[in-house]
Amino acid sequence: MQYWLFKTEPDAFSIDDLANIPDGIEHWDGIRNYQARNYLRDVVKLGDQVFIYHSSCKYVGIVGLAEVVKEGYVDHTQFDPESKYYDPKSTKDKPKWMMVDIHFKRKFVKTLLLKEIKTMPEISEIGLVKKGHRLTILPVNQNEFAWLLGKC
DNA sequence: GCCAACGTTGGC
DNA sequence: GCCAACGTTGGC
Repeated sequence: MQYWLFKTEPDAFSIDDLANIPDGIEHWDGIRNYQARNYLRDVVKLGDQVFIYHSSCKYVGIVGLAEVVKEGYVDHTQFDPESKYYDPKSTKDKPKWMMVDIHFKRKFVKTLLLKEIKTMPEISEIGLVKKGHRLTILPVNQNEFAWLLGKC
């Protein structure tokens, strides 16, 4: 079992959007970064727990919890010229980009703000607060996960 | 909107 | 393979 943090811009897709899907399952498409892709392809497994994180918004932080219900498979939006995630260099023989499906578990009563997370000495080494943490999919270790969940 | 910190691209 | 230019991310 592994733990992750998936970033999303709530203006585009928020925790509420995820919660409002009837079966609560959504494919996490549009990841166009090789390191994040490698995680999705090789490391993210069924049952892994995922913090949902809102970025580029008023209340930046962790907003809820989801679970991986389908492991890495081909992200179809890379072949769709109409999609903003279209990648003309990708072919169906050799798809470049992957995605996983996640299932909504719960939304936290209160957003665990980045500002607050930065003040927690217990998890000062978390990837999220390190310099240059631009990955949209970040691994979270078990201690960090348990600690943060305990704050929600 | 600004800007730091990356990641990607492409000419050589 | 190097590296400058460019594009993107994301907090503020």
